[in-house]
Amino acid sequence: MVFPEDPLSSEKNLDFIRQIIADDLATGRHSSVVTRFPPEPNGYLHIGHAKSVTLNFGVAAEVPGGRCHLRFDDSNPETEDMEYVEAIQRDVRWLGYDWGEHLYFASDYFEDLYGFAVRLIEQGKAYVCSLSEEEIRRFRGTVTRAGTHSPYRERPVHENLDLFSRMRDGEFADGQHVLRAKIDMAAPNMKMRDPLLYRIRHAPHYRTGNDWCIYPMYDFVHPLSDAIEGITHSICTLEFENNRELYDWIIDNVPAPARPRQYEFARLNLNYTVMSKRKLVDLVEGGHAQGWDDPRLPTLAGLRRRGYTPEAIRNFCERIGVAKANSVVDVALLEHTVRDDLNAKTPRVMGVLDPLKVVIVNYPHGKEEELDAPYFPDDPPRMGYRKVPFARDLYIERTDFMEDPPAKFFRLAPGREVRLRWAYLVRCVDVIRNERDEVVEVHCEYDPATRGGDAPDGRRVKGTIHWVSAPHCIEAQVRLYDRLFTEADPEADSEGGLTGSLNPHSLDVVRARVEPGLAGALPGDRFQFERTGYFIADEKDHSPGKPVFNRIVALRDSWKKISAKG
RNA sequence: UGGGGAGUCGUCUAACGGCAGGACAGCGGACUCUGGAUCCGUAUGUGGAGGUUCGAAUCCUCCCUCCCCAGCCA
Repeated sequence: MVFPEDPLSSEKNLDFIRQIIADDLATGRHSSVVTRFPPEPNGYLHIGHAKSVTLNFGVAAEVPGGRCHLRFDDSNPETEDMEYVEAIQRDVRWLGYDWGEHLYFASDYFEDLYGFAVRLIEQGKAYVCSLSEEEIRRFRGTVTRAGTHSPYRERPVHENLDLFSRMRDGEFADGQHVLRAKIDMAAPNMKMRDPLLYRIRHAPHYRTGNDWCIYPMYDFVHPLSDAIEGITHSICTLEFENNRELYDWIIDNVPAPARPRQYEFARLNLNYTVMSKRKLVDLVEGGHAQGWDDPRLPTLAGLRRRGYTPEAIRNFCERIGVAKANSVVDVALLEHTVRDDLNAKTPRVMGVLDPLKVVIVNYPHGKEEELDAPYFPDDPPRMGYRKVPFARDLYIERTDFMEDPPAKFFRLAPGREVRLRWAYLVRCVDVIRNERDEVVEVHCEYDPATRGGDAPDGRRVKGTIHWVSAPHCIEAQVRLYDRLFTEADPEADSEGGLTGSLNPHSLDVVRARVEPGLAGALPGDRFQFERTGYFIADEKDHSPGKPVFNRIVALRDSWKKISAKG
């Protein structure tokens, strides 16, 4: 979307954030917009973050002169790591966004932040509290009972200054003192009950090393980082609504270089998966997922490896909208945007996931021929044709044959004629079983006059099925992914935690037979295996000599619905 | 039970006192050398009760439900 000249009058369906920005532009409160995406580098980005990324970078791109910063909110030395910084940058870039030179780290502001804290102390608005962690909790009161003042609350300014300085110098042990804002221990908003501003942590920080042993808290760091960078609209999720009062208090009580405002929107939830960092860690560490880039995970690394495209994810984020009501989006919408994108860009090929042998009994032994098949059947010139070899022995999909077919089954069955895609019309004349009475081979006769798939006599066949030549096809490992959980809300039934609703069939590895041209596929190449789904050559495990394909998403399967209804 | 937020088709989301619309999912049909794609059609919704108004999803009152806050995490 493009912002019109006059955002207020001409564009109507703006989400509430964009509406606020349009108003601020119209009233002259701001002449442009500066946003920021502020991840903490202590984990991997997931599709919920993608919503925030597209929102923040999106609105910035829509306003002339707008920009979006990538800022690492790294004020907790114990959990943060450079590995995450790199992974996050990779993911944001992959999503298609560029922060230019606007890469920032809250840890770069530590000295400024310290200065602001000193100013607060000097004004009598902050004090060093020496209560224990447990005491601080008790003194805070409850949501229905006011807290009580810390005995250190009236410590004189000079003493606070001295103590705070010595905290910085490392004279005290972890937990011995904290710096607190002096606000109101009876405030109905718990966040305003003399919130902690600094804590002592004798821990090396991944960027500042041992420069500091006191670290500022989120509520102090965030508004001031925003102000330092000149952020106009600080967009965060709903759980920070209570923090906004404190955000404003901080900005109002230090000589902040700017007056940013915080706005909150509802984070993304998806059904049949989990989004919290904590739960994701549990899945990885519990061995239920194989690393952060497991294709079943909603992490951007996982979705990337699964084969989802950044365009599809961006479209998805655009279509779910931005609002303040908690919601759970149906994962089917995500899958839809993925199919929609892939339908437009992936070449079609043939692959048989569960092979059943077919012998064309009237096709000469040893004969083979090459048939032309378009990569884009709806637009053949786009990529042209490839040659697919045909022979007497073929493989078709086991599910494309039924000995005793129900009505509406248009595929192969005894006596039935079907089209082999781009090849010939064939009719089933015999069925071979093994000693366990399982069908192991199907015999067909082909009509030589139907080469290419069209009958000169104009007769129609209802079904077209895919196939590969047995002597020419190559074997490939195919990983069929399904949702990780069987329950729409995996966190709902708490019995047995998450593992109770894990989908045992979330990964099914099969040995498929694919057309020989796929030997040339490179890691990351995407295809549609006709009638089956979209697949990607795995970035890590695929090689031309050992093809490995991940199923990105299955094709919509209306036969499945028909047969399910009986 | 203190405070802060939120309730519109199954799901997500529009409406800015004036015909409750879109998308996904569903259902039905057309077309098709992918049971894909595409096209057409269709059912389903304003949490509740009052009030204001010619007219209320929208404004007012009361009620109900859900989410967030008592980390030296962010």
